[in-house]
Amino acid sequence: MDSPARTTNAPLRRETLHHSAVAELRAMILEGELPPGRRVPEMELCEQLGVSRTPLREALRVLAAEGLVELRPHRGAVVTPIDPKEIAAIFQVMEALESLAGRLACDNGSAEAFAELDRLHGELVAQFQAGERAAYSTTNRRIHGWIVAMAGNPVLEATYKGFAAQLNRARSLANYDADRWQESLAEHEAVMDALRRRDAAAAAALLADHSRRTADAVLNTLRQGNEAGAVSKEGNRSVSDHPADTAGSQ
Amino acid sequence: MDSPARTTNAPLRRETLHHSAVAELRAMILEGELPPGRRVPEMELCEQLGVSRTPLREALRVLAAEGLVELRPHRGAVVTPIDPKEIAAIFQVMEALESLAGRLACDNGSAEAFAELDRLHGELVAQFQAGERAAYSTTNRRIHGWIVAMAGNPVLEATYKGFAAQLNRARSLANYDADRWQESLAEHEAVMDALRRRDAAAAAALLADHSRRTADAVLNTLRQGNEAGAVSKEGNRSVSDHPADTAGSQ
DNA sequence: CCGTGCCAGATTGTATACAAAATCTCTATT
DNA sequence: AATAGAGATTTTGTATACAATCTGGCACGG
Repeated sequence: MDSPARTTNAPLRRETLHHSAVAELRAMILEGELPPGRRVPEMELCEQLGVSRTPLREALRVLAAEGLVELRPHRGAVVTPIDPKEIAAIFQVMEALESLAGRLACDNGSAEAFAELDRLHGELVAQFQAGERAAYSTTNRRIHGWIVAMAGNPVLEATYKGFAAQLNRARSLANYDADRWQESLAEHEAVMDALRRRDAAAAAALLADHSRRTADAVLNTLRQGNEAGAVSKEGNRSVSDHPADTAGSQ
Repeated sequence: MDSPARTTNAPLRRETLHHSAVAELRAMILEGELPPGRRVPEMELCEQLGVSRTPLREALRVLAAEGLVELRPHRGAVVTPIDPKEIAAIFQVMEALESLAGRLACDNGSAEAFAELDRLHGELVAQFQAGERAAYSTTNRRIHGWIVAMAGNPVLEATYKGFAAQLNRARSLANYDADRWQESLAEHEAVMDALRRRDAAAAAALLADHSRRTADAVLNTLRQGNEAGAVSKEGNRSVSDHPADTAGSQ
């Protein structure tokens, strides 16, 4: 959206260096150019991005706060590994956020916004029928993002986007199967039906349901195919059996 | 909890400077030592914290990512002003998070955790009867934090803590009245009742309800008493009439 | 043959110096 | 007298230099 082809050495006047460095690095991580678990030496990125260490380090702190990289003192930075346990935890929170978004979207969405949503859904159906997996996936993300935007809550939107980025990173190494694909479309139809009726409660419930099923599908493929460099100390987990009880640890 | 009296010049071996600077600044902002809207010149904080500009700047980026400060390019940093609109938005998200936490706590909470919760609730009741407002408020925060911890979801807990910090900052300049105090205690009783029965659905609903009422109370006092340095361009807003529809802006 | 301690290399953490941008002030002109 | 403009000052943005810490390998001793 904002960095079509920043090769390496364009001065880029309008923004500060660390700001654009954040954008660069975030894109590189989300595109998979910097895979999860990869070490990120400062000097290497400095010449790759054409900036000095100072702005680069500031960018790394920001990304660390976003959860995209981990910073070990005196030991360098690594792209945050995909931890099925953490992904499951994020999905649980996302379920609540999507549900809230669906409810608010019914109450606050403008007529034009609903029309656009309808259009996007039509696109989704067409892409499903054409078997265009990648396009479907993109449209799917746009639809969910659009519903969140319709909710009209900037905090919700920002929080959602942060988690969605993490989940997309996980999805990139876990393509779920065709059965789930069809099921997912059916759930989208149900959600759209509720939204068209402006039925906030139903939309919230259906979106939560859709989110949970998506979570199960992703986590299933995650713990099956561990072919990539994904670090997974203990990969056997469903979203249904929750992360470890930490109640006594505080 | 972790910085009882870091005066200014103790070397502090175990952590890096920017890390401790983050902790320092966060505490200063949350304690109200740095009030909302206040400009934060780098040099001033440098000598106050006894560090150089480099680690301080990195700390500011982290706090900016947390939403506690705002960074205007070439124009310095300010402590994020309390914007009733944003507080309302945060409360909406918090409602969903607290609800989720209540549900998960019922499913995942250990017996010991529930016992501790009972103990905390007893403390709360005692402090209410004794009229100890400040202590009540502290215990109240601990209870909500404890329920979130019982949920056993680290992502939920981290997200919750970030928003709770923002809301506490807003609460610090908005002490709601005695009626609401009593009402709040009654809601706590109801929540505890549901939790004791391990009734996840009821706990979730009651916590959401409690959260919404708290939001209304805080926002009411916020838009009434604008005595402090709080920046409020348009202070008339309830949590019920939602933030502006931004559907067409994407 | 294996374990422990030490040294060299590399990488990160911090400080300082310099450059650029924005704000403020003072003056000159209308 | 009011306003616009230019210069000075202050503050931020970036680069580089130096110090501290960690990693890996090698030698020495058990």
